[in-house]
Amino acid sequence: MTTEAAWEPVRRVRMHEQVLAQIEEKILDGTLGAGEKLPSERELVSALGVSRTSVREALRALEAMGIIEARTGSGADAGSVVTARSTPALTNLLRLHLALARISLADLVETRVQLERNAARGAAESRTPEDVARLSELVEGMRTADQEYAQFNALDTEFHVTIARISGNALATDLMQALRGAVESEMAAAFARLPDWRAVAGDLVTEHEMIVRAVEAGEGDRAAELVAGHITRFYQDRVLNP
Amino acid sequence: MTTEAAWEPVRRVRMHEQVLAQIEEKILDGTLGAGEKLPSERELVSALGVSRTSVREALRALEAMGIIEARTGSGADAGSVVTARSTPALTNLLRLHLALARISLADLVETRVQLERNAARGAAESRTPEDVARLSELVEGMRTADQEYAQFNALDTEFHVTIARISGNALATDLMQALRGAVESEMAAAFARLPDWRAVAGDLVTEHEMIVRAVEAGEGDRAAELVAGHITRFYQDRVLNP
DNA sequence: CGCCCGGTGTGGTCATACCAACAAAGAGGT
DNA sequence: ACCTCTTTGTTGGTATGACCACACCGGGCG
Repeated sequence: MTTEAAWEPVRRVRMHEQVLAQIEEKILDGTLGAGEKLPSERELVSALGVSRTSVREALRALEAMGIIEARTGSGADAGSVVTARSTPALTNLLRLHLALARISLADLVETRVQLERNAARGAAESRTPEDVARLSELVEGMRTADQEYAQFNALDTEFHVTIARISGNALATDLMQALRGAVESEMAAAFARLPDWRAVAGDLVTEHEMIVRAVEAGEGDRAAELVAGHITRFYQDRVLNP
Repeated sequence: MTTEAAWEPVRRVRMHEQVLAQIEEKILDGTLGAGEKLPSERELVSALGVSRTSVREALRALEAMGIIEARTGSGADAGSVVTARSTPALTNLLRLHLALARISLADLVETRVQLERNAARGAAESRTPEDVARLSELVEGMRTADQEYAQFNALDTEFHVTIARISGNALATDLMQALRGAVESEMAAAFARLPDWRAVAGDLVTEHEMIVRAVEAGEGDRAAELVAGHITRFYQDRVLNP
């Protein structure tokens, strides 16, 4: 008996996959960093010996993942540029994944609670006076944001994302933001069903204030519980059993 | 002063983006579900009034997100098929995102711990005897997997993913799996640096056994702490300060 | 009956041409 | 000398047509 594994089925490797793999490798090993520009499509064509079709399909895949951005024209910032803004792409992917994998809203909310609970705890530990001021400012903005729901929601999102950022975990911040964005439309629909969303918003503002105070006081466990309750309660009362 | 917002800059909407948007919408509203086949590229061309180039670039974007799979040939299962297997794509996206956003391994491990802690707690609550048997089976496999690291790692991954699955949260399961996959190469490198990885693997197996026992006993908090320590310790001792 | 072998439809690739956007170089007038 | 307009070249975006590799499917031949 040898240590060899069983036969591995050969898969047809398409041209654009190889192009994609080469670019991804240059990103992973640091050759290509955020903000840098990759060669023009026509240059890649001659450098890789494939058609522009294949090059473009690879670039399209990268763009769908939020890895690059394409800008037309000539000059310094034209061409395909590597970007670090993959959060929107992550959001979009999650949104589709939720629909296809038939993941329940309950699972998503539970996951969000897990992440936000830890973010609140971390924020309470490492917050600075400036952080607290920023949070208070956002809450104040929410209190006076009586124009429309979109405005309120934008501030609400920034509040929670800011807490995650304060906690210092960049990945958790991005995931939180993506999960939030993936159910943004559902949340908007839930708000639209409310007879008076302003009253509910008032309650949320009060809860936000309590969270800010707990973070300010450095009471991590309390902040975590407040955030968890804040999210769970809204979901239970307004979305699941409206 | 009106309630109108400021002018919104118009962006050039490319053809393939519109194609992509239409397909995504059909997925989001349930018209297109997992396993279903979309029209052939040439049909889409005549249905949408665009060139095959644009159709293909949209499909390529969907494929990069793991939403569809393309199979050549004719017959029933040929063509572009909607799939629910977006976890590999999520893994790949996260891997690139980590490199570009310069997210530290510490942040990733911390996030993993958060998710796994909750998964262990949930698993201890809702485990069945079959679940426990499955976990024990995996641990036993790890004990006898002395051939090579890849084999051990595959079982290790399945162990943790199984715990998440037992907890019942499909999204957390997928995220855990993706995060794990995103750092698989780093972990393999860490193992390769060990003078005797089999000894370390033995410790890991012992820890796994303790986790299984806690899950079996329904001791959620204890299972959570064990998993957290299990992951953090390995990372601290073997990766950060090897 | 069973095997082979084109027909047909699918995605994959290529080459070419042209369009749209944009910047920098150049031509022209003041 | 300065400003303005035009030209030119480079970039990504789209369209078209052709051809290839693949896989099923059915007819025809042994």
